[in-house]
Amino acid sequence: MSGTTRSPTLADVAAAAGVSLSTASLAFSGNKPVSESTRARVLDAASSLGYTGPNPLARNLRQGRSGVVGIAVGRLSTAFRDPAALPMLDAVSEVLESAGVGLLLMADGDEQSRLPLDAVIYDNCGRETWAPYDDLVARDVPMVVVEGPAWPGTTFVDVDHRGGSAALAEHLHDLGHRRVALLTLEASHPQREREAGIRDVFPDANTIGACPSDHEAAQAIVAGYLDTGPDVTAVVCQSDVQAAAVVIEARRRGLRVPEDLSVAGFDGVATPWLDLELTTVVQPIADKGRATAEAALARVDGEDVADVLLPVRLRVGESTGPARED
Amino acid sequence: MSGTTRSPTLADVAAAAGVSLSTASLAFSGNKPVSESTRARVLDAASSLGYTGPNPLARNLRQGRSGVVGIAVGRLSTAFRDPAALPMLDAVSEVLESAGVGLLLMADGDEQSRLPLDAVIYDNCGRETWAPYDDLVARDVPMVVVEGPAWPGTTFVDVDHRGGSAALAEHLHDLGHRRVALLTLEASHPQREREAGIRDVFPDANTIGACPSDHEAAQAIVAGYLDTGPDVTAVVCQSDVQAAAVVIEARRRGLRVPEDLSVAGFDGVATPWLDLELTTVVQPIADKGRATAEAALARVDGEDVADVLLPVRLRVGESTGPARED
DNA sequence: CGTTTCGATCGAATCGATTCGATGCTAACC
DNA sequence: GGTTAGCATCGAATCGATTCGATCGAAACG
Repeated sequence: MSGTTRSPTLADVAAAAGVSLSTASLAFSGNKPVSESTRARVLDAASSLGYTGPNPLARNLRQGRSGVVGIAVGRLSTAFRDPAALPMLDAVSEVLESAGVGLLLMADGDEQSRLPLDAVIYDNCGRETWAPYDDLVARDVPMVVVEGPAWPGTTFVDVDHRGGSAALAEHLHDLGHRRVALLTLEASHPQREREAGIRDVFPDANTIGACPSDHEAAQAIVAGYLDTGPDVTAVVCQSDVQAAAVVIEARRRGLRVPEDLSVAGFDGVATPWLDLELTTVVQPIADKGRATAEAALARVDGEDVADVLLPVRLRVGESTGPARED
Repeated sequence: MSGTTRSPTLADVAAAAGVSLSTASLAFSGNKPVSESTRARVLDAASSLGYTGPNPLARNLRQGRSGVVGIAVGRLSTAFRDPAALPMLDAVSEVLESAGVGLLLMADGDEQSRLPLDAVIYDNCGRETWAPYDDLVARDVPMVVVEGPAWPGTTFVDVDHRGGSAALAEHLHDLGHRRVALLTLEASHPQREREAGIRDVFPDANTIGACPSDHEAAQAIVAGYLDTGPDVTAVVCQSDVQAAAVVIEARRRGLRVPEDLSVAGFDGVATPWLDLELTTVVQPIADKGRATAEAALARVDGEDVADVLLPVRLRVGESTGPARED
């Protein structure tokens, strides 16, 4: 009638193996040498007691780390709807994993302040403020911010939005385009930089409007715009998902792409449901993810980490062509 | 020249406030009543010392919980490419969050055995085995498995794959279809159940082949199939993403949907890049996520949890119609 | 007025490891 | 042969809280 037997601890294992607690610990962690015979005796004792290894909670307390890094991405379902988000997450996860560190999703609006995080990645482009920021700073939790805002005390990983957008704009200009319209994202660091790049070349481009990188939203806003019969030869979008939506909506109205309308995107992700390759600015998404995760790990180790700026590359596809002549 | 000052602990706060450690703890946790004046004194002392609240690592050890639940979804970038995965994740996250519990992504191939997880959700339909399973069982970590396999000791959350598929098949049969082909997923519990449902009505349906729920993969395999000029009037897919790819590929070959070919999906997610509404089996994805998270939380609290089977619903859209007459 | 009850507070045990410094022992060196 | 190294092991301190049971005073009760 004994109740549930308490699960064995390292002390039990040490006793069973006839060694001290510290030796048993070393046998598992390998932090200092232990003779082969002793290690074997400890491991045998462990398996016969059903001991499954040192309790991570205890180790965490002792070492002052949780082995978990948080990542904030805004509302999950919308953040991951954009295919550009996934390779990023994949790369972050892979780097952390190989360091034995877990990745915790921080949903928007969740303070999570009761969870022990060794560092936090903020990858929610499209928002300017974040409630937990002050708290994290107060608790000295290292933060890595991807694509802004460049909050004080954080490490900043960014891509060359402005340069890429300027290169794209020059490409359009070379094709003879003079009247272009912009479909933008919500106000944010990347959006501002990219728009500045476009306006380096087309200072008075029209703005169609702003929407998230989401097919339905982009299609709706572009439909309204095309209804007005605008006098432009090209539409520059801020994501490939937006651009694909624009292509589809333009075609529904009998506009040929690129003969009647050139369309450009940003990101460089696959849009397999479209039968043409978009002209776009290709981000090194996986590099961005790796750099982010490595920065987070380095800051957990107390290292100073420099900000990162990654290059982008113009990819000329089939969605842009010579400006139509009126 | 004193080094970095150690950050204050609850003991420091208690001393500064002139109360005992236990009283200070109660002032923060509220687990037992503390007089208003004492609480105020403790909080004042805390803020003047820059104390940011009880160390979560210490609390975790004491309480034997980490406040984190893991979720395994296979390779991240592929798992989340299917839009059906996101509302699930969203619902799980929301329920956990409101319980103050974090959600940790377990990438495939990562053992994570050094991380303290209070429970694990396995949502990786399409795999039959999982390396960490034995270890988790040995460590008594509660597991909730979504859509199989129904491993011993786990709580099983499923949807009525077979019933939904059978209803879909009957719909096609009523429309006069007799020769149908199946585009399947990799061998897995949902796949087997759904196929059984179809074969309840069409015992000798052709199988086109198996592929993940991914546009490119589905399009490639269907292209090969259509090249053989198959004599079928309907294609039944196992996801809406697959079905959308089939519609697009069929149209590329001049086949009208549904006049020349009926196409059906599964899941009931939006496919905004398609200008027709798919006939599909609608899963209650958010309910599934909520039930999963609630089951996980209940098992963390040591409760017994019954398996869950959620109903599905046939949604007749525009992608199925009367069988063409030959 | 004596007794019971209840709320607030405190001291001490506890969660389960890691790790510092000390000790004993054997091997290597001059 | 005496000293120095170096490896394996051990004891004790430590990480930072939560919580059980005891204590103390004041209010409520008969």
